[in-house]
Amino acid sequence: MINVLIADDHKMFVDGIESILKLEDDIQVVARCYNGGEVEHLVDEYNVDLLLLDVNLPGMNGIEVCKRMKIVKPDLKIIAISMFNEESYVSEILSNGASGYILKNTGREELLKAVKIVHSGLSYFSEEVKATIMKSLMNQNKKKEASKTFFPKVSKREKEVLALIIDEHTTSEIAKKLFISLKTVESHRSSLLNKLNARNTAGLVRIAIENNILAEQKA
Amino acid sequence: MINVLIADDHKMFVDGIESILKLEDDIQVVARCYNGGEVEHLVDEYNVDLLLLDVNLPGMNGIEVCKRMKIVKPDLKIIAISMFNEESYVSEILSNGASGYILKNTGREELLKAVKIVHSGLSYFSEEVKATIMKSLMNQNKKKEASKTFFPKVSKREKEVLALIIDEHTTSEIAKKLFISLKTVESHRSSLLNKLNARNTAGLVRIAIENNILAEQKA
DNA sequence: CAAATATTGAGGGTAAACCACTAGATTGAA
DNA sequence: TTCAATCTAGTGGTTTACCCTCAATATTTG
Repeated sequence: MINVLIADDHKMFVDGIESILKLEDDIQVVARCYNGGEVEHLVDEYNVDLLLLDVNLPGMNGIEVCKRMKIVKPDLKIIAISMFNEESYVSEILSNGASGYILKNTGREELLKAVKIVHSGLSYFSEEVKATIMKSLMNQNKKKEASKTFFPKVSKREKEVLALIIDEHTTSEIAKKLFISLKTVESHRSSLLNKLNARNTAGLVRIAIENNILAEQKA
Repeated sequence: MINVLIADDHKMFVDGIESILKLEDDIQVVARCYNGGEVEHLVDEYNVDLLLLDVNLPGMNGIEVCKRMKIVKPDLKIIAISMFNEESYVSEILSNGASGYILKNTGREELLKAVKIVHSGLSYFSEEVKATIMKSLMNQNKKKEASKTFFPKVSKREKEVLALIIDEHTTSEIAKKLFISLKTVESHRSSLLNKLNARNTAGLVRIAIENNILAEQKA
């Protein structure tokens, strides 16, 4: 017997899920709730095996709930349910312990399949969700490149200096390593601050890392 | 008619693919090559529509080839083929322009399906590949947490200071913002350097970003 | 070839960061 | 209720970073 808890703020939707699940002999909806805060004590009280969790819950949202439940009850299986097929939602909740992600337009058959598969210890994702993730993978580089072009290109030598700065070397250490004068390194630092629009070393390092400056094509 | 180029260093495998594709009326294998370097001129010469590309090629590897081809001929469709169902390979080549990823144990039917779907402008991934990506998504947080624990916990106040440092504020600016003395901020900076094992501000920022220190649970 | 950019270097100075040491008040966990 | 950690703050000093201005040589690009 699979003990299921449904957590979703849309009561009609909860009723719908329940009506589907109650027809199954091996599935039992032991409780339902309409906000994130109640989940924890209900899971305890009713010995819940599987949680059907809305991602966008009022109060404590689905991601927080998921994180929390995986700490207090790691063997609890969680399927995320959402209206939105958004890459950010999917990756957030999956990296926080959910074993499945299905959309709210999912049919009866698929819902039952998801519940049974996840309960068995495997994971389940609807085809649309998988497609969204693959698409976002393909777009990753485009996004990076778009954000890159805001900066003027950093020259080869400047990149060398930048790499050593990020590697915690001081100006004089860098000068010795590159066999150039201290003043030259200072010049490069100064150009870097200008080009990357940074106020100081902290900003230089942050901007360089965030924009992957060192990995850019050879200037 | 779909003009296909096969690039793979295993000749027997190339022959296998070709024997499958040649039976189709609307597919024509116009050329084949066994290393990355030849791809570019063959694509030009034979007016290739679709490239079946091994990820692990000698000379110029598949990812480099993919990147290059998307620059010189953006409308060329590319399907990556690999022996390995590895998350890193998949995400690397997909973010560099491939529209599909199939494994070398793929059957005849699936290969044809992939070629036709990708040629039509959509993308195609075998189920195993999609499963691998979803699994790696689910493990993302675990990896992060494992690498986190190497550092002693950074206190709440220290995190506030750290955030302002990363945001390019000087010690005196931070003191004013937090309504504390300059010397107190210096103390916090000093503890941060110790705790994160950094030599200077540059290291502090790098380590904080790389290890996602600011996003950790409330200390 | 000419113009722009990159690389190199300098003088002279101020601001910021870092170091060692100390120490009282507060607070949270054993 | 100790005890360790945190937050606070100081003295005093050294080192490093950053700013401005200037300039010769080299390399790349239109």
